[in-house]
Order: sequence, then structure tokens, then C-alpha cells
Amino acid sequence: MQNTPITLKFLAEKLKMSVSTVSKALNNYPTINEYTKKRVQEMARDLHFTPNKSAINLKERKSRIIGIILPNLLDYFFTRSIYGVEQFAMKNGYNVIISQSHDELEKEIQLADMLLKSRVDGLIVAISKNTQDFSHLDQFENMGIPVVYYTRNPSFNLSCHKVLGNTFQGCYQATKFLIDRGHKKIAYLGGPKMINFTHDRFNGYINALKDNNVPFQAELVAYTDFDKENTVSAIQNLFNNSENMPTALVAFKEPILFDAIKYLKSINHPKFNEIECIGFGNTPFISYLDSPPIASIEENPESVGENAIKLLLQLINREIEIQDYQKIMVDCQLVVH
Amino acid sequence: MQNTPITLKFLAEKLKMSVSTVSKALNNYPTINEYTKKRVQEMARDLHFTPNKSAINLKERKSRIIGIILPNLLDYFFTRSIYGVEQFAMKNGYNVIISQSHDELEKEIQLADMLLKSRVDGLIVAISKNTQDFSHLDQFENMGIPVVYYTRNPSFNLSCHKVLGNTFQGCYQATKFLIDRGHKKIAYLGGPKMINFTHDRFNGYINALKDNNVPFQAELVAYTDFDKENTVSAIQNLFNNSENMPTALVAFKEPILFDAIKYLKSINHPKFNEIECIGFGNTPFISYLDSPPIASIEENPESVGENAIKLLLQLINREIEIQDYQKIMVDCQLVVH
DNA sequence: AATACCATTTCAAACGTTTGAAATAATTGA
DNA sequence: TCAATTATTTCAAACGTTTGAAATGGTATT
Repeated sequence: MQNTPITLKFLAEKLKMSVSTVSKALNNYPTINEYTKKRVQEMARDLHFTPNKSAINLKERKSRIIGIILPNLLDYFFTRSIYGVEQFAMKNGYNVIISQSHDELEKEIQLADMLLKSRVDGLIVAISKNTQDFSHLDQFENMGIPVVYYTRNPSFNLSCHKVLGNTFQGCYQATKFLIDRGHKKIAYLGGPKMINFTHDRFNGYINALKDNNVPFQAELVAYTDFDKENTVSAIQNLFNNSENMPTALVAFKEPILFDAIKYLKSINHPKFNEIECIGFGNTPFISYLDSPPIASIEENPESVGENAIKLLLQLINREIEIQDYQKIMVDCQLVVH
Repeated sequence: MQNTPITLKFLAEKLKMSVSTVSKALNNYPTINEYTKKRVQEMARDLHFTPNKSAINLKERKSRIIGIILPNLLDYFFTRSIYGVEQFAMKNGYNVIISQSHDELEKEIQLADMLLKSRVDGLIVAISKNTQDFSHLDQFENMGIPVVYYTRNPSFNLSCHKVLGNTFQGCYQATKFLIDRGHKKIAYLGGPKMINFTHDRFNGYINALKDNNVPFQAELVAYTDFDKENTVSAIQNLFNNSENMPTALVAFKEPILFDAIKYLKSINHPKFNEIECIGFGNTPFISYLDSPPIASIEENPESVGENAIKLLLQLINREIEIQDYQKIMVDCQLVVH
């Protein structure tokens, strides 16, 4: 049980040279003699020397910690996105602190404060569904700490870095797919209006209709949030008019689509078997459904996460100017089941 | 844009006193004059002073980082367990690095090395399904860094700290429930034999049968892993004997149970509607199934996670001796749908 | 008025690195 | 052989805290 970690000083004493020589040898300084370097590096390897991160961080005035705030880890999209972030962060010597806002603004503010105190070097955030005031996030940039908004972001604000799924394109594709299958009455079930992508997706839907000469009908559009009850009432609105019954449905999120399908089935909707559905997510649970959606929109969350961390690291390293606001889009794919 | 963080030195200069007085005032040393304390604390508050963690960690020879290795964040149990860990860790000033082994031993070894280099103060780990050699984890304890195994652990090894779901009790309860509903032929679908809880759950099943005078039949037991194909063939084995057809099924994990249900339905099993199923997990997707399990075993992952971090912090703070190996069990509940 | 005794504050070293400047050693050229 | 040049190593300060020991100032005791 070797309890005291190896330090530069210890190596220096063992090798009978100064701490700075050891440090420079390990960092491959050109002024250090090759033979010396070799001796130092071998000894460091043999003794399993690992530099003390706290010391380095103190010296470099960095924490090498990335903060990430997201609504919920139980959401399949966010969980997958984490993977992309972690992989790349680790590879670059950064650690990631993940924190969940549970889609509550108050909690988000708390977490932001906590992360600011933790002196994170950068922040990746997917805002809560009712974040409209951004002062708790702006304070990061005010202190020179870069922030990247991912997925959920303040759509009206151009002065921030964003990494988004190309949710317009995804929704366009899905709608087009349904049109190509002969549907004329395609309903659209959108999410909370506060969340930016709700509108992007709607625009994808609209544009697909327009480009394919399918008339838009306002009564085929309804909105819900993450609550089952609201979804059910939205679905009731969409399907209560026997004159103008939709034959297909595009929904902003898969678990919500499942709620919709379940409801339609539960009321024994007369044309249930003809209704073709598509939702965002491509969650694996689809395979267990008896009446699965005909297709899913794969959002490539890992890629969104990876792009976010890549951008953030570039900002941290000042490879991109902090005011040179970036917007990165990650395409979706339609996966037919 | 105030770019240089406030330091003790800065406060000291502003207040015209020494750095140590400021430090001690903030840490509420009894030797510091009350009025001085007040002045210092007020100034610290007004200037939003936050102590530099790297400096503190360096001084205290700690990283205040907890490492956590788990198979997969996409697994509902683990995702939920994280919540318990993070909450409690944060409250105590610790940050958590989450890393996924993807149930691969090699990756697990890599992650362990990475976390060791990150100088975590403690480790929480759910081992991969084929971890049998523990040298990569033992090295933590060899260096005085406490390790808590949670959920998945080396069952044969008593010399380690464990926090487990009381999976025996959960399975007992589920089996008992089915017996009480009149079932005599209850099948048990177990998980990978390498994972400890597979056996605990089996024992719960066996004991419930025994205690209720239901004869045990070896042909009603089959094992699978996380692969769908293996699940299907296990199910085929269980249900291929028309003489001795099970009427109920207890499965070690819910998504796998869903695979089983799906298969039975797909082959139009004659008694499908009579078969009553229970699995571990209580995943929310149950509500979307047409033929949902009759009940679920709720494993309380948050509580498991919280117990793990609590124990780990006690070990880190030497409130519990590192060799005083603990075993904590968290009870399950049967949730009838 | 000298001493002892508090209360309070400050000093100074330490944690483990990094790094420009200074020092030393080795080599070259005349 | 000596100065000049170059190669290599070491010094010393810094990053921002913490903390035991030492110093300071004041009050009480004799």
C-alpha cells in the first residue's frame, strides 16, 4: 500500500536533479538533454508517476472541468448525447459534471450557480422549457467562460453559440415520406411552444406540405408538452372531426407519440390501422410496440453532443473568438421500421 | 467583464489585513475577532468571492472528485441511480465523473486507469458482466482510495464494500404474488450467470416456491443475457413443452421481459392471454405495451445510488475503516399495474 | 512599572506544478 | 589557452489556499 503519490520532487531526489529539470524533461522541453529526458521518463513510467491535476490547474488557472446542464437524463436524447460529450472531453483531459434541471428554471439557476462556483472552464446547456431570462447563464460569458447551447436554445438570440439537430430537415423528411405514401391529411403534434425546435419542426412540416402541393390545414396542428393529459387532449382535438380525419401524424417526440398512439387505440379509433405515425427519437422501445410508428426520425444525439464539446473546447482554447458566434446543425435521418 | 477571479489576497488588500486573517475569518476561526469576521464575510459576499477549488484541493491533497463506472447509461436502472449519487455528492462538495464500460472488461480497465490518473477520492462501480479479475479495481484500495461496488459486484468476494438491491426479496415477492394468484407453473428467466444478482434472484424465486409448497421444476428455468436472440431461444426452451406449459414468468430485467412477451405474442402462443409476467425495473415504457406485465419489481435505483455515495463519503472521511467491509441492501417493492 | 496573560493578527511554509531568468558546464574558434 | 558561444541545468517565483507558530498590542495583576 503505497500511500503517498509520486511527485516531481520525489523523482528529482531519486534522480539527483532539480525539480525543474524533471518537469521539463517530462514535458519534452528542447533545452533538456536527450539522455536526461530518457532517464526521467523511464523513472516516471516505472514509478507510475501521474502529475497532480490540482497543482497543474492551480498553476494554469483552469479547472479542466466542463459543466453540462440538461433537463433530464431519463430522456433518451440527452442520455445519448452525453456519450458524445464525455468521450471527446476525456480524450482532451477534461472532466464533465452532468447536472439535471428537471426542466425547472429554478433548479437550472441553482445548478448554474453551483457550476460557476466550481469554476468550470466551459458550459454546455440545454435550457429548461421555461427559461426565458438568461442572466444566470450570461454571467458565465461575463466572466469569460464560454457557453454552448445545445438542442434547446434561445432561438431569438443570435449572440450565442448553438449546436442543434437539424430538426427542420428531419421533420421535412418525415412529412415528405408520408406524402409520398399518399397521405393528404397529415397531422402535426408539436411540443411546448417555448422550446425553439417546436417551431423549426413545424416549419419543416409546413414546407414539406407546400413543396408537395398538399394544402395546409390549421386544424391538423396541435401542441402538447411532456404531460400525458395534455397529449391526450391535443389528440382529441386533432381526431374529433370525423369529416376531416387525419390519416397520418408527425409528433415532436417519441414517447409523446406513444401516448398518442395508445390513446387512439384505447378509443378504438375507426381508422386506427390506417394511421401512420412518425416521431422524433428512434427510441429502442419501438420494437416492443404492437402498433409501432411506421418510421422514426433519428436525431443523432451523440453527434450533437460531440459537436457541442468540440466547439466548446475551441472556445476555451481561444481557437474561436468568443464573440464569433457559431451555429452548427446536425442532420437527422429518417429510419423506416 | 470581470475576468480575474477574486482571491483571498485581493480581499486582504482591500481590507488592509493579512491573507491569513481573511482565510481564518471566512473559515470562522475562534481566534478571529467577531467584528473582523463580519467585515471580511461581508466583503467576500459583496465581491462574490468563491475559493479556488484547485488551491484547496492541492492543499488538502484531495481532488473532491468521485469516479463512477457503470455498464451503460441507457440502462434505466443506472440512469436513475446516478440521480441519487449526484444529488448527495454535490451537497457534499464532490463532483462526479460518470463513465460507461459498455459491459466490456477492456473498457472498464481503461476507465479505471483513467480515473486513477484523475486522482479520484473514491470510486463507485458496477462491474461489467464479464469482470472476474479485479486487479484494475484493487489498485484503488492499494492506494488508499475507497471503492464501493454497487448492484453488480463480485459475489464471492466478501472483502469489499457493497450496496445492493435486495433482489432476493424482490424476486421472492414477485413469485409469491404469482403463487397467490393461483399459478403453479411459474417460469424464471435469469440473466447472465456471471452477474451476481442472477443467483440472488433465482434464490428468491426458489424460496418463494418452497415456502408455498409449489414444486420446483428445473425445466421452468432458463437463462439469457442482454441479447434478443438469446432471450428468444431461452423462451423457446421454456415454452416448447406443451405438456408442462408455464402460466407465469418472472424475468430478471424488464426490457428483456418485453422481448420475451413480444416473442410469445409473435408465435401466437395459445395461452398467451393467461400468461402473467413480472420483471425487474418498473420502466415507464410499460404503459405503452398492449400486453403489459401484471406487475413490476421496483428496485429503487436512486436509493441504491444514494446509499453507495453515502458509504463512499464515510470511507473517504475515514468515518468507517476501509477494511471494515460493509454490505447495504436496499429493498424492492412490487408494483402492480 | 514591570510582569504575566490574554485576544488577535501576522508570518511563513507547505501543497505540486510550470517557466522565464540566471547559472553552470561543455564546446568551439582563434 | 582564453574568451566566446552554445547546451544544459538550476533558481526562484508564482498559482491560491491553509494552519501552526510567532508576533503584536492591550489589559490585568502585583
